[in-house]
Amino acid sequence: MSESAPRPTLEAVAARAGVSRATVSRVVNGSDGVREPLAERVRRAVDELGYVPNQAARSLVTRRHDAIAVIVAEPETRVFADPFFARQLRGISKELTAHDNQLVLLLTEDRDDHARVARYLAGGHVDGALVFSLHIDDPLPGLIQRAGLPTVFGGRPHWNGGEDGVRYVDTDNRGGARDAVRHLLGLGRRRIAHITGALDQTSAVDRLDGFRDVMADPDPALVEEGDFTAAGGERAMRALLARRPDLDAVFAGNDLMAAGALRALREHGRRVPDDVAVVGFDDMLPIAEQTEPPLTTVRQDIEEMGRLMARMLLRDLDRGTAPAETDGTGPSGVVLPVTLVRRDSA
Amino acid sequence: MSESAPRPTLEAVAARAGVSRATVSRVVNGSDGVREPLAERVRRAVDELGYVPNQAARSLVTRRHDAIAVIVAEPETRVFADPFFARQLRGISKELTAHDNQLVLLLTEDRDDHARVARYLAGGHVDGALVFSLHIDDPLPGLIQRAGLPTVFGGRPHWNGGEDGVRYVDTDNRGGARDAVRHLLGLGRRRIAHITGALDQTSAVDRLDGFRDVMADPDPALVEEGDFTAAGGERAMRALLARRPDLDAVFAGNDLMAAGALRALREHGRRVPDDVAVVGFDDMLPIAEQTEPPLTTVRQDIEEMGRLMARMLLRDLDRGTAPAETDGTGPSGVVLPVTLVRRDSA
DNA sequence: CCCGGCGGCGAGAGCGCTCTCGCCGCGTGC
DNA sequence: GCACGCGGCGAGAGCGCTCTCGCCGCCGGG
Repeated sequence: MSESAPRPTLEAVAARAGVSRATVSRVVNGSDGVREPLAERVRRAVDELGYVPNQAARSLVTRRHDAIAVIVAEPETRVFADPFFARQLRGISKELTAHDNQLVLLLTEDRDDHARVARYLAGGHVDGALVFSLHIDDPLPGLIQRAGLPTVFGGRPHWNGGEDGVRYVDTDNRGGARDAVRHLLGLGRRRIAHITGALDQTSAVDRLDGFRDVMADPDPALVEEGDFTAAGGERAMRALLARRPDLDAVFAGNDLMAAGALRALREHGRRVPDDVAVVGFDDMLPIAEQTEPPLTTVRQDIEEMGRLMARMLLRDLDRGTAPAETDGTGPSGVVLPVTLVRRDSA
Repeated sequence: MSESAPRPTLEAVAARAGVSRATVSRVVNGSDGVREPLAERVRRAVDELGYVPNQAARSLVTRRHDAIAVIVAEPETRVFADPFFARQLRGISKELTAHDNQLVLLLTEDRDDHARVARYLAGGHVDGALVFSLHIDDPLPGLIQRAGLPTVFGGRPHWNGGEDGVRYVDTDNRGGARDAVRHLLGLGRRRIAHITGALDQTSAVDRLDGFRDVMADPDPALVEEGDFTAAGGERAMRALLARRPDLDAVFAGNDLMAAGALRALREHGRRVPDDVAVVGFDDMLPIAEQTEPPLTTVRQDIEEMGRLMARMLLRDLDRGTAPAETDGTGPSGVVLPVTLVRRDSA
């Protein structure tokens, strides 16, 4: 049992079908130029023997692996605290398997891992990379760029301005923030506060920018930096209430912080949404539905984001041309739309 | 740039160091039998050229891939609704990278995917598999067994009784349930209800068994089947309240259902923990901390579970012997301990 | 009827590595 | 001092595949 029969080779199939290896190869790889009766004989031999091509041998000559790396830089545990990651992976996985590509997952935690990842990528095991790098000081993007691998980023990378043609897929963080704040204005709120995410991440910065777009010249006392965690949101909310007890709405940079803010508000006897309206961001389930009251928030389609990243990368690979250049056929970055989901908190 | 220099081969390193390919191979693979001055010369040549072995060529002859597949069967979206999956992956990833193995992720959703997975595994791209299969009717375990690949399951598989030597890592669901119920008894509660998980999953069955262990002969009216979701927990709680308005405690099969139960209890004006004490299972963060009140629950070390699965598989691979047999060096299955985390709900 | 062209197929080289085998040079024992 | 043994290293085969090249047979045109 453990000593299973040796896997059949191309040679074996060729022998059984009475043809040459080359012909079997042609049939297996679906190239034309094999006449029907012969092709059929080969196909029969293939299933009779249960032949499956040896990918290692194939890669050795084609220099393709039909595998892409998904690299998740995770200096903090944030990524794992929420289900984002899983959803994105799911989207990526769907798209990759639809194109017969494998997904090699690389999770990095500290600087040591970076070297390992760089080595792996340089080792030419994969045809491309999908990278989630959150923080501004992350050396990973640079390392990957140097490895010369076609790459698509999840979320707009920080140094986007510097290099051109960096491929990425992002959420419309700024537009979503504008929607959220406009919604609050529409409810008649005027003293609207904002709890930002960790400002070393572009998503947090973009959401803050969106807030500012609508609020024009917001009172600085109405902006407090959080860190994307519930505890951080709670702390920020308390600080805001201390400074501006008369605030009547708050736009939190994500749902986790909104949940924290909700607790602080409850603690201070503020009713939501009557006294203070709250809007979150992400529509992170089940959190957003489980808060008291359920959260009005900005929904992003995480799975679609993953799918799009994969699609973008595969297209670059197919084109086989300089991936680091925009060639007019597609934008360097794609920004996905968001939608406001109204629940009870605002 | 896109046309990067061709990667140096063993041959090139050998030429530069003035030795044969075989010698370079020996040095690179750390086998002894190369004297120091020579070995040093080879090492220098390796870094000067930036040589990285071609894994495809190596696999072709060694028949090892130093890669294992992680297969997540996910007929429903449950796995993605909670952060379990990510944590397990993290544990697996850590252990694998520590042993220079790659992680190939296969997400399956429907039956079509099964064929694809089976084909992939049969294709001999990986040395082993780690499988998360939740449901009782899942054909995946059978397919994998047939592929003859060394495999370790996450969670006790259903047909464990049938086949012997199936390797798995599980949480002490039954013991944890006992701890939870005993805790409630210790608080003086007597009319303790249980909301089960989906009973086609061993974890749900085991937790129910633990509940029964302690409650001896529980009133059937105090047991209601849920489905591991918050909505299901809410529904189940309502049913329980309708049947037994006098219940004074509830042990929910997981934290999500506990959160749902909390809502139903609030809706019915029951105070927690004063009127009804609630205990969950999993210690799923941030949910368990964010409920009102924060949840007393049974914590399992998810990351450790992943790590252990990987370790078990790698050991089986190293031994290189019949993976499907217990050989006395280790148990076929390992069950991880749990701990009760006291918060405010009980 | 003959020749050129073209399409279908086979032969063979070679991808980059590992590993066996055998050679050579040194040290040791008698 | 000579034979023998052993350890260090090189030569070469071969893993399973792809792909180029050239051969051969068939068809059409002159």
